[in-house]
Amino acid sequence: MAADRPTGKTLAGEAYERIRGAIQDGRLRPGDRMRFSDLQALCTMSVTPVREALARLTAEGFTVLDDHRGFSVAPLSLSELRDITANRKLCEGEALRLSIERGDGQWEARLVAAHHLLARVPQGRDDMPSVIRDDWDERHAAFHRALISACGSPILLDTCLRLFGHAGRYRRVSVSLSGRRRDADAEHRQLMDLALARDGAGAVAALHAHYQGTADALEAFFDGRNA
Amino acid sequence: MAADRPTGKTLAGEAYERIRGAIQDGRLRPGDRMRFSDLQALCTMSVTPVREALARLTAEGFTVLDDHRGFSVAPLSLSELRDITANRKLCEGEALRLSIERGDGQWEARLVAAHHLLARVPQGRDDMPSVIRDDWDERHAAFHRALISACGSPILLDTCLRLFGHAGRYRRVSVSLSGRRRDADAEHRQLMDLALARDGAGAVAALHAHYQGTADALEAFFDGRNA
DNA sequence: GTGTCAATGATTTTCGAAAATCCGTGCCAT
DNA sequence: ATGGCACGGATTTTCGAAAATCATTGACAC
Repeated sequence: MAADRPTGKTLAGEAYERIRGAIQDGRLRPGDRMRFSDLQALCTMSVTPVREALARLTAEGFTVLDDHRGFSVAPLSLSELRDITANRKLCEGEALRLSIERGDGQWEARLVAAHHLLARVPQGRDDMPSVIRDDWDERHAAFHRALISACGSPILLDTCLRLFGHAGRYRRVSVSLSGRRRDADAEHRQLMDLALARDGAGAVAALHAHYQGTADALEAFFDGRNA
Repeated sequence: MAADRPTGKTLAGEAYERIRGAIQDGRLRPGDRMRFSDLQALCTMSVTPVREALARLTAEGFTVLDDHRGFSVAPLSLSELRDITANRKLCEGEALRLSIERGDGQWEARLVAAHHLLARVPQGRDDMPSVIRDDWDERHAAFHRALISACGSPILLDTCLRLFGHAGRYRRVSVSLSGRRRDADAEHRQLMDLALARDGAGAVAALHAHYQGTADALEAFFDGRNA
């Protein structure tokens, strides 16, 4: 499918995507130390591009670097989960407000299309094949991206996407805890409806509730795990 | 002053700081292409650590990467200036509000100390030696950092610092336009007073005005330049 | 005169090995 | 017994050169 060397793209870029993928889907777990020998085996390339990929990932907060002790996957913590949630409320909330204020017909079309695709995939459960679950993750991200895509601020958009990616690491940890997100579908539909109705305040409130709900579920999961 | 090799630190880290410094103080100008040969001369090291530094800078938006065409300094534009300003209002405003809500006596002390140091340096002008101007820049950054340092959100703090760094590139371009920022000192004092008085709403409003004022001045400068 | 294509030069990108650094282990002195 | 210290192994970090890629120039056909 992908040619051996999709010309115009660099090896370091591929290493970045591959390692980030491994982190986000849990193949590399939080706190794990990342040896270059393993990473070279995973990426099938020399150390230089891998190092460049890790530098980028570190700048984005997915990995941490101890000088002369190498890289490791950024650890997860309750305090960071709370921090991410608070920042998502702030940034994605504002981005959604702006999108509703500024979005045109094209934006509405993108939103409806993304929701349609999301609704057609069964809700994520632990017993579903990972291929389908990955598909749901991708469409889920696309839906949230569509929601805020008309905000008109590239910087804000970038911040939101970064936060979404970080939140995804927590989401994935608790994916084995099924049933807890029973109403995600309904919440997504409600978000779309409020956005299309141009109800900015209502949509932002719903988004806050959506994020707080997922955060609470995750927090309960973590508490149960530590006890 | 700095030892030849401050052990415990990596060469790539030094390259990062050096190149970032060159970008922020204008030695490398927006849009400039960055050849590795030049950068190696500037940093006195091989290509590998320089490349890692550029990868980090690219992830933070200070440089851009065209695949197989190398790195260049991220260009400046009015639209990005407006975008940065809007995001600073949102993020630093919230961070300031939180700091005022949560800050303790230690925070107040840091704030007063930072303002004292800032006020003791003469206002930036085009005829001042660059050493002093650099000093003012550093203390200016320290003051704004102190303002929001008690917000309790590492992620928000990181976002704010990144935005501040980007805004600094625009600030520096217009530093030759002296006299325009005549009331920066007064505004800083007002910010501190409002923060110490725990007037959250007032302080956030003052911060917004502060940023909008600098943005307007810069925009006028850019307009005059293009005409 | 214009457009296409191949060779050339400059530059980035990647490799594989050398140098530097850190952690753990075992020995020795107190 | 305990604390300090040097040594060995594993790993990161850096180097210098080779391979790959892109822009430019010039020639040639139409």
